[in-house]
Amino acid sequence: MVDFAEILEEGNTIFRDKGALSPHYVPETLLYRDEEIRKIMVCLAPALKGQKAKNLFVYGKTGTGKTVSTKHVLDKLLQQGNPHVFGLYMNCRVYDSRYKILQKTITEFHPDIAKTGYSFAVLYEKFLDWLEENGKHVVLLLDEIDLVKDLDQMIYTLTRVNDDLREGSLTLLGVSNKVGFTKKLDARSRSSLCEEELVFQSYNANQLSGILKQRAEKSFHEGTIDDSAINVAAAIAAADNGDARYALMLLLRAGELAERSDVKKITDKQVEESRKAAEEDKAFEIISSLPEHQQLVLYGLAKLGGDTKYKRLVEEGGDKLYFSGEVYEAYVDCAKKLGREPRTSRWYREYLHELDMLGLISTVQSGKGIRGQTTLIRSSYEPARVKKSIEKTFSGE
DNA sequence: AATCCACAGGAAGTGCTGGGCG
DNA sequence: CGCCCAGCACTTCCTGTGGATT
Repeated sequence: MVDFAEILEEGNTIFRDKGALSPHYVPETLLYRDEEIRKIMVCLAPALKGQKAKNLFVYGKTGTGKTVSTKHVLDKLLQQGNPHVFGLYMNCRVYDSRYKILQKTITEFHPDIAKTGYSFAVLYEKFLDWLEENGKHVVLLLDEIDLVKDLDQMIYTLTRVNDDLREGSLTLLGVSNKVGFTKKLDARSRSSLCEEELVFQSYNANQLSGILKQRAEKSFHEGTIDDSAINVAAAIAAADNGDARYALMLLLRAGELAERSDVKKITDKQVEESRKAAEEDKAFEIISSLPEHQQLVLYGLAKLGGDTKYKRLVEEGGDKLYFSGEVYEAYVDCAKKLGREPRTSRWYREYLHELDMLGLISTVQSGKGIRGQTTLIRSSYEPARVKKSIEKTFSGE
């Protein structure tokens, strides 16, 4: 007997379940966040005793487990099966105003009064009535709370709910990765929202590798990934902000790379390659958002790479270093061909600086062996691909 | 030693835009 | 509503630099 599982397995030698590498995946045990989870639980626990839970504001950089941990605690709270306790997760990217938040909340718990068209005040009253009946305790988990447009008002009205109630309560659990954003809040809103605060520190390399191992067990078939590959991914991500999401993405891409090139095992090599690919993606994104003339400078440089009529260049370890003047000429050429007025060389030098700062090119001052004082320029990324990506942005308009 | 080269990069000027203010 | 001014994006002009060439 054949079943779908087998069909799906065919040609799928690496992955068992890609989903476990997704940033949205919630593992059953959360590693290294016991303290934080405990603190969140302490804040929410009063709801189970029929009291108002504490408002809590959670912040930390991306990929530190804020969302996953808060969601986890909220789920656990609801699992207690207390009929008076309610909870709801919302991403404020979607629900970005106090009206949308309130409406979503009511739709969730009390669909029959949730018709659109009610004014905020009416909704508010209905919500109060519903809360008060049997003394319900509601926890709203507001992810990316900094994206709410009328945040001050939202916090003000939703915390005031508790003053208008004889029974029941509403608690806000805000999550954000913008560490300083509460400074912009009204002092009153801030103290309401930040009744309790919790900071999620970045993961270190060891913790990241622990998390990766946990996920790798789920997502890869046995023996398809090297321990050292995991450690490399963890080290790369740790050096770059300690973002667990980034680390997971590296593993995912490494797996896909291995699959595509028909390798049976993911090693350091694939991880390293996927880091490179991720870096390039980022670079090309930067390139496409660059001002026109900076793109043209890059384009000129890239074109020299495929051109054989250049007069002067230096080779070093397989890389070609071009004279500044030469690149300028190429830039002027390209600009003219595309019907753009080329800038003067003075301004071109400023462009070079910026491109250097962005890491898209690298420059060295000429020294011995070269007459005169000039800058030698090297493209940081493969000229052919730079060329392609710029052509794309130019044909796009 | 004097001169040339191939630029680097500072200073000052220009033309446009957009915001604030009476 | 007109006016002024700041700021930006650039140009023009100019002096400086370090090695090669003569």
